[in-house]
Amino acid sequence: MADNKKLVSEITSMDEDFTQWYTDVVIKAGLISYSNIKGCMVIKPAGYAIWELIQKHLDARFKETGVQNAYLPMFIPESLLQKEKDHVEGFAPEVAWVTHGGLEKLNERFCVRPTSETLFCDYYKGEIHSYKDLPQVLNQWCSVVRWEKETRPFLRSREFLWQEGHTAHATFEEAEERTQQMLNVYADFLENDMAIPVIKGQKTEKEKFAGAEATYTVEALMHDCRALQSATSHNFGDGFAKAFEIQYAGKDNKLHYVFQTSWGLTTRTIGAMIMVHGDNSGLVLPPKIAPIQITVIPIQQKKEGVLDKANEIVAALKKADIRANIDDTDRTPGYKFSEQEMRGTPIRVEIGPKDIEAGKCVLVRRDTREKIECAIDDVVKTAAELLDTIQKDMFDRAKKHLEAHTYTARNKEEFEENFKETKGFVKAMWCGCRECEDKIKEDYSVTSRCIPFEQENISDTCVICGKPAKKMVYWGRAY
RNA sequence: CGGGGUGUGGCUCAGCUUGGCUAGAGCGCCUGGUUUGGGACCAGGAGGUCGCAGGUUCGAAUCCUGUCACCCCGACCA
Repeated sequence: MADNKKLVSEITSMDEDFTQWYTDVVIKAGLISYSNIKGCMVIKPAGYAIWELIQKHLDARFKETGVQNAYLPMFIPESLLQKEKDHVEGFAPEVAWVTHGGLEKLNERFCVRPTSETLFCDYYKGEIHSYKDLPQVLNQWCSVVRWEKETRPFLRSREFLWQEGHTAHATFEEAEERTQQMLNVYADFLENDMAIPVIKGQKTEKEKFAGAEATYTVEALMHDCRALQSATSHNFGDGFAKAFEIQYAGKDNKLHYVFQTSWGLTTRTIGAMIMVHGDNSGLVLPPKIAPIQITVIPIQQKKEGVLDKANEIVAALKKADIRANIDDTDRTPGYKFSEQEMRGTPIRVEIGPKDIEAGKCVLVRRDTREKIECAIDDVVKTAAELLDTIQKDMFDRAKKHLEAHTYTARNKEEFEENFKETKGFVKAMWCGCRECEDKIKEDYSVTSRCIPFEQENISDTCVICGKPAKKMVYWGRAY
């Protein structure tokens, strides 16, 4: 951050209290409002517009890989949830139950979906009969409910928005391919659109999804050096198919179980974006995800011609498919600057009588606060290029931060030292046993984030027990 | 679910210890005017059954009992 000076007193400095900073930004940027139900928030227009752009970009990528959207019910009968043992054990403690319909008590209670594996399984069971019915590649955009005890806007709410993809395939290999394919879609989206660099890898047995055979994840590092799981993709093997009896007749005229996957990304990503890019003046939005990319702020707007010129610039920007608006409210310019910065709008254009006389205007980058003078005639071209530059610079800065806070531990001493002295990801060798993983959590309150696909051989032995190492693991403190 | 804390105009809070006149402040909001290149200023105005329910008392925002909600720190989670 070129200039981390705090310009707005209503936002707590992130160095002082990162948690409070986050809450202040979420509120002051107008993304949400608290509701009367703990853990359920009103996503305001500024916040929802971000989600709509996330949906737009992600959905386009999904469709390119053959995904179709569908919608399944929000209620799951208890008997259906019970069918897969690991799955129900994983989710039962945090589901909300519907026990009454109107004044009548229901014979069987329904839970509000915490995730829809069971519903998709039930649907696929009726839909899949032959190898010709495969693969099934569906996705739904919806909200789910998990009755969390401790809640925070976007990061952990009781109801949250997400997409959940659910697929069924003829072979394990095909399912595995889809699982990895979707993980790559997420990584591509997060890095190129959200400007959030991620580590791709596999979850350990301890951390994997309830009912999954393998869970893949993309892990990001926040500004306060805590990790955030940003999307996951699961390969279920034929476990769910066996529990739900989803079988098809193959070309060999025999019955086979299907192989399934699921994959999801939630509104939590908005929280990640805030904590990766934000600064002490508020939100900093990557241009591709910014609902408003440019705000034009007229100076001395009551002077003849100022508003006209400002509106002309907005119209020209819009014509070039740039999401632009004007702030012609009756506020002082200083107020508008702060407002635009809190909301994270990537560029603002300042235009006043002096500029108009000289045929110029001033472009100010949100991410660096750099001011660029520009001829009014060139504003569209300059702004369009600048948006690309900002998008790229934001990713590069986040990447540098990730690299600067990724450490290597060759033995127990270095591992301890890293979690005492520094914060971030620590790469270390692991024997693969649950005991060492549990001990690390107990002693250092960090968890395994993932077993990265890009393995390195740091040493030959596990940093905890000293036995031969199987894998290199990223460790960190997670949200 | 364990530990700590808070409920008073839209927001942040003061008042409560030691009960007493008409419950205050700052910000925000509305009106009018002057302003406008980093959160402007002046004048006027609206807005509160003090979380809820009981109790004590001549009298309760204040004391007592109960209850609900929210926040923070842990354990759990996208």
